[in-house]
Amino acid sequence: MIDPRLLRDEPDLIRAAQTKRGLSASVVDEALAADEARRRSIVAFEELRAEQKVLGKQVARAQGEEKTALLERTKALAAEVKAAEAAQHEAEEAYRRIVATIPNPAADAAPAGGEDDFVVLEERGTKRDFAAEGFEPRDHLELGRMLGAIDVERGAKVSGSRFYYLTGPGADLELALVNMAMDQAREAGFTTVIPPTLVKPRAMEGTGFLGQAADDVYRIEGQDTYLVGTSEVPLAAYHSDEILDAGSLPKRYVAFSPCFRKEAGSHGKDTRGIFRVHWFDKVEMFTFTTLEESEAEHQRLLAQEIAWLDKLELAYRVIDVAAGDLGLSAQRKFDCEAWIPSQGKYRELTSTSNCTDFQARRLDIRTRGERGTTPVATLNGTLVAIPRAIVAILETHQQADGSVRVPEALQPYLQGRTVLEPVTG
RNA sequence: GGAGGUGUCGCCUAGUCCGGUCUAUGGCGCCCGCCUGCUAAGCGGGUUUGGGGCUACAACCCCAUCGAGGGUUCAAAUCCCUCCACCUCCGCCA
Repeated sequence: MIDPRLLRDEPDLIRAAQTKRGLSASVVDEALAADEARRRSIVAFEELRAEQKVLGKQVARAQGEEKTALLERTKALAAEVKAAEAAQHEAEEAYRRIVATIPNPAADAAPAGGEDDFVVLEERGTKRDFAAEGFEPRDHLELGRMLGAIDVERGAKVSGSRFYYLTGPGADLELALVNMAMDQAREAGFTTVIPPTLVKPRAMEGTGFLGQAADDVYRIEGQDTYLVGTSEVPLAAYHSDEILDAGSLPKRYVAFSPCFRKEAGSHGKDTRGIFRVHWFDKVEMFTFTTLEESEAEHQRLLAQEIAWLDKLELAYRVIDVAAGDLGLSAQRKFDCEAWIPSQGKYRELTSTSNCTDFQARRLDIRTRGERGTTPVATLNGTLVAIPRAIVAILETHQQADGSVRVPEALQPYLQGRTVLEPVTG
């Protein structure tokens, strides 16, 4: 939810923001009209209601003739009040619906344009030169089979396409990555969390996942309950309807949870292996802080991701995502994309968004400031999305015989193993 | 799943039977001030949140808010219905 005051006072800012995202600005005028209608309906209702209250008190004191006369007036008034109240609710709902579709204005620093207009901020690590090393790299699926780590056939048999089993070294790898990520975040002062992954509409809506993104969300049949696509949802909603002590900010959490995505609209995309799947586990960072601190906090989350990817010894780049490619809630987003040898491309491994007060406004999460309460800022960032991390690790650290070198930092979490060896020829 | 109970402005609490000066009581905490060698105690005042009007986004006025949503009524914290959460007991279960 954008700031209603900003919409009313500076509609041109919102118009410009819409344009920067490549969206129509006409919604701003619709919203302004709806806001005016809403305020008119409030005044109409409140005037009638105030009169009703005054008369009501007179009724309580009046006797005989006088009372009968008053009752005649108040009875008619009661119907008007009821109608005015209904009209007010309707106008407020109409306003809310329109404003809810307006995304968070992108940060000034965010590049304008769409998906391809990102700016590369940094490249880290070195790509393997398999030609120089004298062998053709295998893709993660083949490596996963050789190691006995990934089983997509049985995943499909039991659950359908885009499902998988992690077995032996694959399962060990997930647990190692999760433990290592949680350790890193814990040491950085994050509070560890295991959140629920079935949530009510409020949590989904509040984080902005029931808008255009609704198609990607699993809904439980016959229930008003959703499976989350990221623990950002239960983490953001954790403090909903709360006023957080200014002294308690920033609040930093790190959660481990499964994530569920329908991947509607991505048919035929990334169908091989476990790069794009309906379910995966993820370790996610989440911060509640002040609006003023949010930009610095965004850099901190990014720094955590960079430190993490460095430990995995991956080759990757950091991009500043363009306005048109931001989610509904994000004001700015940095993605870390790892080099995937089999694809010859950089692909997203982690992502961190500054949602400023957009989600907090929807979820009613505030803090007390000089001038009353103000919405806090929320930020999220991936530490590790398991399948993509496994893809990158297997492909990046593979050796000619199909074995995979374990990055040094990960070894203590893998029972000291330095290499994962193929189990079959 | 069954039976019963509870839900009041940070926390605790009065009020609900029997609708109307409830403009929601009191305590704790917190904030401001007074008093005071210091501290404690004491005294006085303030302290839900959201929205609207008017405006300097102040002050002031108004409306809503007693778990949520409906209903009855001139009038609802109070009566009725539905839902939600929590507690106790029973049943079932990883």
